[in-house]
Amino acid sequence: MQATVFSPHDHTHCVSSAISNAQSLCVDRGVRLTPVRQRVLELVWRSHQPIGAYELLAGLVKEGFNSAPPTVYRALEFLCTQGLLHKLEGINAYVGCSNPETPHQGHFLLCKDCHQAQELDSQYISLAIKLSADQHGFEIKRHTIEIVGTCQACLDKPKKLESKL
Amino acid sequence: MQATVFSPHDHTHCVSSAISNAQSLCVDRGVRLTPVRQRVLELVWRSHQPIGAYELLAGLVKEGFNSAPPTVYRALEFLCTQGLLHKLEGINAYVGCSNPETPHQGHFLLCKDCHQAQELDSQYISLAIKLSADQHGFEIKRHTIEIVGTCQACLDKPKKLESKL
DNA sequence: GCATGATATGTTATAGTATAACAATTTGTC
DNA sequence: GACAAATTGTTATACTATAACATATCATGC
Repeated sequence: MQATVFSPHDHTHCVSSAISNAQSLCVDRGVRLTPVRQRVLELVWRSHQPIGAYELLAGLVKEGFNSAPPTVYRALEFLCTQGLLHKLEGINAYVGCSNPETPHQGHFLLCKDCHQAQELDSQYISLAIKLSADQHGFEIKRHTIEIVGTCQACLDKPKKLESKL
Repeated sequence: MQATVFSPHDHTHCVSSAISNAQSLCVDRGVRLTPVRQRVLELVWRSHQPIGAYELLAGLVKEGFNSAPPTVYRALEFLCTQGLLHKLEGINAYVGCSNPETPHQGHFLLCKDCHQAQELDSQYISLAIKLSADQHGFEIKRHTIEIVGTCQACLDKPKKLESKL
């Protein structure tokens, strides 16, 4: 089985490589990764699980950014537009994207126990969706695929209290 | 092409058959389709497009139900649990399910122009998701599939103002 | 009938998510 | 430095959802 967010890994490395990747990508595209935007991106990556807008806001404020909700929502919008983040609609939270160079829609496995989100890259899902849409003469603009359940690691653990997710 | 919500149809019939269907289904299951619950279900079906909780609440109040947000959210929870409605996470709105006898997750095409939601029944999508989850040793509890774009009918119409959806 | 527990609803308050509108600042360019 | 465009600050508010507890309704056994 491939390495995933569900398995142990050096997350500090994830963060720093995501940031430097984002920096060069923004230069290439001629868009500005401003301090607020970069800080939000770092906070998302650091959290090691999907994180909400107001939690990010708290993080910004804590570090001296004089921020209010619009600040963080604007940064999130920018980052999502650039493909650096994905939003998980089902839980109103955001996760970093490991492959922002190639614009794509996120497909996610969300573990209701450890609350990690694993992004999928499934040609089968994309194809099946395309087929269904074509059958209806429907032109796709974007789509949301969120699969909630229990990840391998948590299945292997001894049972614990139910989560609400 | 098959008949869909996107094509013209007798929607009064949709509503009444959905209600009578729900009534017998609730009797079979030994659960109670109370007046509030039935009224919410009717309001959803009547709206002819996904509808939000507070709009439903306004509908209830207008008809003399002495209701507050928890009333409608409880009704919605019941109706979703019974498979009579699906929630569209991406837009915080609810739509009726045409096939509540068979418990299933909703897959939707959402038209950003006419705001109609067409429920899909695609074995391919379900299978593709199952495959991806299995590859990761992930046990699925539920999933959300929402495809936003433009329906056939709206593609055929002359162009009009951009929608935000 | 009616006491009882379970289910459902009413009621008040508040938590959580997101954006509108306008002012101030910063940035790149001439 | 002057200007336009982009970004951020600031205040207020809209929208979505639930907690907590009181009251009412229903089904069942006695």
